Amino acid sequence: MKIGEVAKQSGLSAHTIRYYERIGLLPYAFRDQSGRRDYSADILVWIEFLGRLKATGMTIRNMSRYAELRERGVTTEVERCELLVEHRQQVRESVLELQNNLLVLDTKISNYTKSINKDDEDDTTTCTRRIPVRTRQPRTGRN
Amino acid sequence: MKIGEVAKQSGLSAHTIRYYERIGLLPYAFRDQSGRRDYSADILVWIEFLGRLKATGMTIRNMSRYAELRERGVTTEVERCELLVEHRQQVRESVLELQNNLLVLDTKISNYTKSINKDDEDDTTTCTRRIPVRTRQPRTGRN
DNA sequence: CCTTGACTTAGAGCGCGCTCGAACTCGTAT
DNA sequence: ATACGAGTTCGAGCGCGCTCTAAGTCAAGG
Repeated sequence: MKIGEVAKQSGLSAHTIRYYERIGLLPYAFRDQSGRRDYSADILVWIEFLGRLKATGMTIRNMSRYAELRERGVTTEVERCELLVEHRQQVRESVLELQNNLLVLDTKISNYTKSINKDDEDDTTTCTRRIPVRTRQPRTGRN
Repeated sequence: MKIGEVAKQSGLSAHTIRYYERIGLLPYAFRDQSGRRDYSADILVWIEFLGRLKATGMTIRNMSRYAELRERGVTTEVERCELLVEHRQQVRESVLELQNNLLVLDTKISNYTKSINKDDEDDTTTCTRRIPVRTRQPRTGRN
C-alpha cells in the first residue's frame, strides 16, 4: 500500500501522513527499492485509533508519547494502559463539563425565547444555579 | 473597576482582556479622564458567558459574531437565539461523539487489562462494534 | 524515448488564540 | 520632587497542528 492509498483510506492527506511519521505518531515506514513508503493494512487500524485520541482532545505531544511506548513493544503495555486510563478520565470530565455548559445554554436560550416579543431583554440572564466555568485546558504558564 | 480588577475576578489576563476588546469580543470600554478602561461589574457576567461559549468549543470568530449582535441591541435577539440554538446542537453532537469514543477507549483498555500478564498483545485490538471516527472540526479546504 | 503522475525531502507558511515586550503616561505615596 | 505601580498602544512572537511549495526521482504507458 502506497501513501496515496493510505491517504484515501484513512482520510488524512499524504502530507499529514508524512508529517505524522516525522513527529513519531506513525512508525517509520518501510521503503521499497525506489525509496517510497510501503504500508501494510495494519497502519489503518493504528491511524483510526489515533483519530479517536485526537477526537477526544489528546494533544499530539501525548499521542506521541503513547506511540513511542507502542514502538518499544509489549513491555510497555502497563504504561500505555495507564496513559489511556488517565486520558479516559480526562475525557469523562470534559463530557461532564460540556453537559454542565449545555444546561447553561438551555437556560440562556429559554430566557431568550421568553424575552422575545416581550421587550425586557438583558444580557445578565444566566443560569441561577451556580455552575462554575471551567476552561478546557487551563493554560500552564508559557505556551 | 480597572482592568487589573477585572482580570483578577474573571481569570483572564489584562493582556487577554485588551485583546478581546480589540477583536470585538468585549465592548469598547469606557475610559476615565486619564484614558484608562473603567468597567462596571456587568462585564464579568458577559466574560463568564464568553467562557461558556469557549468551553463548548465555539471559535472566536463565532463568538465575535454573537458579540456584534449583542452590541447592536435588542433587535438582534432572534438572531442571537438562533446562533445559540445552532451552537447547542453542535455541542450535543460533540458530546455524543465523545461518548462513542469513550466506549472505544473502554474496549481498548479492557483489552489491555486482559492482555497484560498474558503476553498476547497486539495493537489491532479495537472495538468490535463499528463506530465511525468523526473528526471534531472537519477541515474545510484551505485553513 | 518521453511524458505523466505519484512519490521523495527539506523547509517555509498559515490560521488560531493568545502572550509578551517596548516605550510611554498617569496618579499616588514618600 | 520622585519613584512606584498600574495602566496605555502598537506590534512582534509563540505553540499547535497542520498545509503547501519547490525541486527532484522513479516506473509505467504511449
